[in-house]
Amino acid sequence: MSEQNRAPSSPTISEVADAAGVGRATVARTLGGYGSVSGPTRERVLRAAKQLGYRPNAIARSMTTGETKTLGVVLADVGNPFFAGVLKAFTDTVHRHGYDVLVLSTDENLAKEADAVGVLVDKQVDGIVLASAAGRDAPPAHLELVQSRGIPLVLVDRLFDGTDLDTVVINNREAAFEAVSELIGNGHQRIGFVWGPVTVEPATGPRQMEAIIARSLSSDGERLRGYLDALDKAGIEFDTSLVTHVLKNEQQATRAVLGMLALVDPPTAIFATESDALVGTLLALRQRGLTYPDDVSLIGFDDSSWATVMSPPLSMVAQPLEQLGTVTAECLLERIAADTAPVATHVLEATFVPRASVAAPRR
Amino acid sequence: MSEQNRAPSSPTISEVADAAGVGRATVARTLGGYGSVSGPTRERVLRAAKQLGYRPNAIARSMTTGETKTLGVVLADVGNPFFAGVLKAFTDTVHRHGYDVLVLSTDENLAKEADAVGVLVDKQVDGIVLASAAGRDAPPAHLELVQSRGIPLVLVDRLFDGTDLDTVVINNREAAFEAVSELIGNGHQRIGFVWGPVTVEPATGPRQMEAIIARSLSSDGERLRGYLDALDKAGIEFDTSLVTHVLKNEQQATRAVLGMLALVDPPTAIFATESDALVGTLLALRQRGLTYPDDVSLIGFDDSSWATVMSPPLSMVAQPLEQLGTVTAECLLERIAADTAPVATHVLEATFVPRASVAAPRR
DNA sequence: GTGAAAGCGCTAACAG
DNA sequence: CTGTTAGCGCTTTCAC
Repeated sequence: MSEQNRAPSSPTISEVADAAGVGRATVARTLGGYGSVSGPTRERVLRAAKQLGYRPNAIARSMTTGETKTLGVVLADVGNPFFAGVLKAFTDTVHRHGYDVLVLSTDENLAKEADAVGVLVDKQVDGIVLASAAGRDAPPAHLELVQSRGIPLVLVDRLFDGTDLDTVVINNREAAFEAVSELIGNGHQRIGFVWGPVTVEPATGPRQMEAIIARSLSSDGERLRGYLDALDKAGIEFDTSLVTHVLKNEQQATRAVLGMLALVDPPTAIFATESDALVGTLLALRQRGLTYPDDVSLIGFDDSSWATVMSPPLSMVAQPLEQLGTVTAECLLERIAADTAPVATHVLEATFVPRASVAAPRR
Repeated sequence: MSEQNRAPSSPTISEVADAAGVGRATVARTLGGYGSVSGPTRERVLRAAKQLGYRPNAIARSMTTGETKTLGVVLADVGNPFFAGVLKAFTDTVHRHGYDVLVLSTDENLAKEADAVGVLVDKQVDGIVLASAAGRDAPPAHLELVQSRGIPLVLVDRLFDGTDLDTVVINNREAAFEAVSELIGNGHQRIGFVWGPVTVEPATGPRQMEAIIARSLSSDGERLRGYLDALDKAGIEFDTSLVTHVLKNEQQATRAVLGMLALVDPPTAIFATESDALVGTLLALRQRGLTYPDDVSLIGFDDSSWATVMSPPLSMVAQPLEQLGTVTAECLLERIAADTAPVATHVLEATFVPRASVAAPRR
């Protein structure tokens, strides 16, 4: 009541020192819990600090220590369940080690990504996690900025060819292979692949496909490779018209699938490599009055609880979101603690979750 | 090649000044784009800066300016699609104004929330957004910490009674009223409410219910009020056994719904107030071999694309996630720019999306 | 065991 | 128009 118009600024270490009748250094020692301070002095300092509601200014501390206890995460979109899930596990893990995280979204835009990395460098973060929007054969220039500043960096979800960076990914190729093989094992020969790497000039054969893959996100490319592997192993001929290369949103997926379904020899099964692709595919089926698995068998990527309540439940490839987050965190923390470990690529395992969206083709 | 062992440290403003043969201040002026600098000098500074790859140290800048250009967001769980969606819109908006965001999760734990807020205060963020885990009648102590430091604060999704804080919420009560009325309008009298406020002693009547609501999250309480309103308006008697008060996860929702379904007079319709509650409900129906809307009508909360591809598609209450994020951002930015606007509570509108999960009750 | 003092990199006020 | 100077709040030698 008598404190009206209290200055909205925090007490500094000097004020605490004055209040306790000691020097700044003594306060720092007491509160920092290092060096040695006599019992009574200690008491007085503690009391004065509590009294004033003292809280150390982390910015000032960073200024002298050179560490911010802040990590940066750069990803496509926090709103995407995949990234949101990875981020959750990541933040939880690093938080236990005293770090907080600055999250920046790029919307898969390389310029925004460069900006984001720049901001993190400027803000002196102690480490950076990046899910880059750049093609696997084109590690972007901002990586060098980070390295030249000696900031620990871990790549997640998407790797680069020919660079020497800590990376955490999943076995996309094998996972896709398994899923598509499941379809083939059920007798399917015409299998649609929804969401290959985005490109304006679709390949006419597996050979050109490799060129496209080299330029694309590693996650996209690897899933496509797995698809190609499975086809190849079964001796099924590759057909470009069964692979979409459109912009990644539901509407585009729906359009693309509608296109496939209109082919003279339409797919009897579809492998959707991401959540939105799957939704777009389901929408296309509905639009055509088709059901799964009767008319078309379905396997999706990125399992989530709704796949479970669909009727019939959807067979899915499940990515270990939580593990991706924790392994990335551990990898980065280790690199921060001691830059000694050899650079490594951690490949986590996706798991195929069979449910009821796959059956033998109609005819 | 000759740069092996390059020092992993950033050039400072002094180094640029030396390289350009001018004083530090001139460099600051040139790069900061304030004050005035002569053409040629400007040139030299710019060249030197680019040459050395100079980047201003944001920590040092914050030290003198007192602003960090960083905002803090404290919410239950980044992995939750609701919060992830709000966060995305929020970060996008503030980013356009030069701010980055530190994201902390509380898992609905008040102690973690206090920690999180403390960290943000210590890190000198320029503003804070909080979706508090505290009951609406019990604004937590850390709010005062924030205010005593003069840090702009905006509450989101959950409000407090009797405090004077900027707040952004949706019209939960009206939205729930509308949804439940829809059910009643279709002839339902026994309507289950999945996920009321968590409590160990369920109310035996509407009166005690009010006491429970006063202690709970405002979002939970308001939705329950809307349900009660609708029942009341239709003259339907309240039945405690149709309202769950369990921990918020799928399994608990399933168990609770299974319990309701086993009543002598089971519900013919269910209103699920959150995404996981809905999934849990669907799982319970399946377990009992029941279908919707034939056996039980369904309305969920938090619309998302999968509700669209369910068969039949689910009727849902859609929250304006994006708007929640942007309005929260604008509100906070305004408060930061000028602390003049009167404190306000922004109530955004949820919209009922009718699809095909509601029908008349069986008998 | 304790205080004084230097310095982190930057901005801003003040001379020149 | 430009250089010098004084801090921001903290940690960290270094004497006492």
